[in-house]
Amino acid sequence: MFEKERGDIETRLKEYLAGQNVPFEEDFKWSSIPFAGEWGIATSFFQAAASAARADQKVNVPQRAQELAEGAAKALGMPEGFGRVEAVRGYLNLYFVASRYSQRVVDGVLAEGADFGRGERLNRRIMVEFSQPNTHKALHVGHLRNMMLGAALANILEFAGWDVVRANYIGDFGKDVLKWVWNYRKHHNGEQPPEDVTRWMGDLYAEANANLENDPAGEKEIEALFHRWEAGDEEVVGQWRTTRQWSLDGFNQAYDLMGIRFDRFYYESDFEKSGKEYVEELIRRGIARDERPAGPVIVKIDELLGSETEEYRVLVVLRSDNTALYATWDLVLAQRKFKDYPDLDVSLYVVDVRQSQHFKQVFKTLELAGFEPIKKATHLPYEIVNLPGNITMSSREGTIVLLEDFIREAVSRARQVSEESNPELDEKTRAEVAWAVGLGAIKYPLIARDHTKIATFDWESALDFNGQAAPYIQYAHVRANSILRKLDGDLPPGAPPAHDLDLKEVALIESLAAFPQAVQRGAGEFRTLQITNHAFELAKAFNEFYNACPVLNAEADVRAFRLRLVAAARQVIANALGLLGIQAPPVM
RNA sequence: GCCCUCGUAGCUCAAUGGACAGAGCGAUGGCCUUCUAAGCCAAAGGUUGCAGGUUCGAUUCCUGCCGAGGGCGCCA
Repeated sequence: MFEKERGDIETRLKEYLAGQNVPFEEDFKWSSIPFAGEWGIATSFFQAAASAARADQKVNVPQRAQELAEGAAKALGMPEGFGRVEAVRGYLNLYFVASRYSQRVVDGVLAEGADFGRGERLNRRIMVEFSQPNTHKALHVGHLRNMMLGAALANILEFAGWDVVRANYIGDFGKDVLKWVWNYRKHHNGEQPPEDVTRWMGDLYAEANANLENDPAGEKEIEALFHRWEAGDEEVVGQWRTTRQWSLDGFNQAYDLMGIRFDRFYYESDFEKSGKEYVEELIRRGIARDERPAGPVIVKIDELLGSETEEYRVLVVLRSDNTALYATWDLVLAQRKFKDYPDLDVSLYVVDVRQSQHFKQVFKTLELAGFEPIKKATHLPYEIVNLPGNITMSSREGTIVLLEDFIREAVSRARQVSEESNPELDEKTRAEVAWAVGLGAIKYPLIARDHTKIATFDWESALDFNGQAAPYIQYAHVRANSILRKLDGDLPPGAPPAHDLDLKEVALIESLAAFPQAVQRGAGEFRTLQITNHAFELAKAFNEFYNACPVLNAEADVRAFRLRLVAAARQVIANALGLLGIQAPPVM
């Protein structure tokens, strides 16, 4: 929030360095001042000292850095709005007059409201592809990590200033799907799904795998279904379409529940035909090698690159029996995205880490084929969710925690805690609270760790709502709201604080002011972690303030300032939770 | 055999190359007659896997080793 102040000081620091004959071209890096418990900005002179050292050999860098910091402090004097300037161990620390800037932060937050933290529009477009559920299977906790990562990332990017396209790529075709249809025709023909559709779809998928193992004719029959589907056989296509829709309805229900929406849906089945045509083109152009019928159609990427290494290896783009596979579709989908959105600057794939090589291969193949825009494609690999004992969640093995079971348990747990801690609530409100808290609790931990870290799911910690968890943040929001509810009438007008600010007030204000940077950093690094961490730190700062600083009972001036501070804190907590797709309930 | 991640407190995780490596959980001791205790406070807990290198400065970058996981011609 203090770009202008920083900019002015930076200009003067550069003038000072130039006057000292110290070559320094880079920008200064600013951070907050550690240990001080006070509010300010800091920068170091090590880089400048190092470049001075390179110019004339004999300089001791730390010593020179301290000299430069001291000199800079002297040259700077006392800039407007700062109360103290010090040079410590090569650092220049500039302490704000907190009373002066605290009003600016609070007023700024309240004026911008839900837009506080929003970046300027970049006029750059990014597509975030995420979720990618497979029809005829059940959604489980592993899918939830992807959904949350993609959804939160899309929110953060949009808030940071990007034009965002939220894309979903539905796996509605392929061998697994036809396997399901095969089993359905054999053992459940004509059956309608029960109320619990997605669970039933998942159960039948596991059943299909089991039945296939005991059925020697199965593979051939499924292959026959493949060809009937391709030929447009009405019976097979009809059954496929009906059963597929059951899954899609279930997915949409889940998306509604989780508060996730998409701008664009792609379906694997749509790329069956164009994918095969593209493979033929690759064969004609000598990029793909056709080994049918003895082998598949392959792209020997390293060979085409003239490379001796095995970095890219071999991509199979069509099976020997002429059926398409994931790579077939992905080659055309990647191009289709740029056809649909010609102004796309980034095409981001949120897909788990096990497919890293696959995307490397697909992107490189398209590059070899001369499709230039593919250079804007990026795979964002995230680690999967395992069960304790490092057991991978697998629909086939049945080692999964169903999304709906997880949601039900979390909401029920949230209701139970709510009943214990706030018995006054009416039934309708209690139900809303239980949903808001239960859903928040399951979402937060999946995006609060770096996406390169494997997440382990266990019921006990998943249902622990204390400490660094969504309910803690929601609770801070509730407490802020609770104070403001007791205020009859409007907030008092903005005014500089007349009292000496409590350390907890300063820390809270500093955290509010830092939110926009957290948004920019999260967007720049494609990391939801920046926002989950900041939301937690903000809530922590508020809880500590709440504990140390009375608001409603404070004397008039103090009360007026703190009421506005509480309102600002409530706003920023809500903004942060909003980016994460987590509700900020008014009561708990 | 090749490629990619990860390794930080007992556990789960943070830390734009920068000052004294921080949180949560668990364990210990306190705080509800003040705005909701899903909270707060206090003390405890570390050779950042190991060894080198680059740098004024390395948890962060590079190399090697050790350990864990993942991927590698017809799964997605």
